[in-house]
Amino acid sequence: MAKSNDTGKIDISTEAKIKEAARTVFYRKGFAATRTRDIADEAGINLALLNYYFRSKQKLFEIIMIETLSGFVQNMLIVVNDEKTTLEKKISEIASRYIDLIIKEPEIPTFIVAEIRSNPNLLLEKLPVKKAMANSILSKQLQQAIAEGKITEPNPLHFLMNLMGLIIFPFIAKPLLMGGSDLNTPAFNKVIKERKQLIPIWIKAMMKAK
Amino acid sequence: MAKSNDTGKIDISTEAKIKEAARTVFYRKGFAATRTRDIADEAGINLALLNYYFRSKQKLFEIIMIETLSGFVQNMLIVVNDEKTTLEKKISEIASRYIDLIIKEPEIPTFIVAEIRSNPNLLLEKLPVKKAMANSILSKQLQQAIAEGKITEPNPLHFLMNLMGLIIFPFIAKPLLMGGSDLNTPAFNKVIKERKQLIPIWIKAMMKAK
DNA sequence: GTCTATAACGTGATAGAC
DNA sequence: GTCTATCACGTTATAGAC
Repeated sequence: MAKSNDTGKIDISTEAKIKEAARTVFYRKGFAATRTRDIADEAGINLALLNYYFRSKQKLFEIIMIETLSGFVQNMLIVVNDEKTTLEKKISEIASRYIDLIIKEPEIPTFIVAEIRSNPNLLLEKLPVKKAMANSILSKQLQQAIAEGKITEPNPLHFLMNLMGLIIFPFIAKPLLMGGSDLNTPAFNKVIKERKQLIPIWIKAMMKAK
Repeated sequence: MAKSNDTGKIDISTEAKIKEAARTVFYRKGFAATRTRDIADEAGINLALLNYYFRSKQKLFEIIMIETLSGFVQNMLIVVNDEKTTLEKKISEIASRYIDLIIKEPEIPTFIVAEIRSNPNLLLEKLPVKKAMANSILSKQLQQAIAEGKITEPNPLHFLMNLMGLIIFPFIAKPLLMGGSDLNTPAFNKVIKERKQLIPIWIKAMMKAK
């Protein structure tokens, strides 16, 4: 439990400290390359406490993984199922929210991609992205736009690949595109922020292209 | 050295067998999660031979990594610096070649992305993608198109992110988008192959959008 | 709850026979 | 060149004192 102490700062429980440290290290290095000692050092606690609170490295990892994935997907589902907004508004909302989210934690996309490779079947059945998309309000709005002839490409899977790719790919490919390892350089972030406005324009143009 | 034997099949040297096995296992699991015993088993040889031929797991990995990266980048540079082709032709060539290449070895994009995270500074100085692009024929053609007012978005970095993202992202995100772990399902490949035609159309539309 | 010490195991690498 | 046996070490996890 977090509670304030007499310095006025927030007093974070040992359990929470370990979890936060685990998140940091797992995000940066992945499951296989992180050592439980790295997490203990990062948390400023003793190695034995990790097992006391979380039983094993694997259990701790799964907690981080589930929280990360569900946070990442839920973020989208909220926007995608809003009954009050137009298709165009949803697209710019998704672009804007994800870009802000990933700028804050730029390691998340590569973490998810890299770790799902090792764990493929375990968690994905619980996160039916495709099915959730197929039943969404956004999907209905897409179908309607197709029926009205406003869109030329009828496969929603292409739409999803394009939108997510335009948003997420630059972060994943940054080391290749820009060189260097720092995922949060100002020059890069400036270009990325431009994309909040550009992606909706691009997607609109793509959907009408033929 | 590969030489034919009396069965008519190709006789592959032990060294080559180990390298191929290493490629397979490293692509699937990454450096940190692969065990040298996995590679030896995959190659059908003894563990000691791995060290006899390649000295260490690290050395073997670096060979695979360098071959993979340079193959991946060179493939693009050939197209991008062809003086005889138009800008439009280059875009469809890149899309077509990369999609074919990745369908053959669908683990490569995630492998590269995941491993560069661990090795960020080591190899990237030798692979200046951004600089190579900046000096390319394609880049000159882009500048000319901008000067002639045929393109609205003047930042070539967006162009590169968009083109590579539309091509590569679906492979990286497949487990999330489609569920399951097999990267080479027919239904997925069918959708992907459509993109060989669609991406050039989309890119063209995006570049003119405003 | 938190620590030190240590057990139990897996892994990379090598020695040495053939 | 190829194998078996083994070493040396790092890592996860636990026992037990406080």
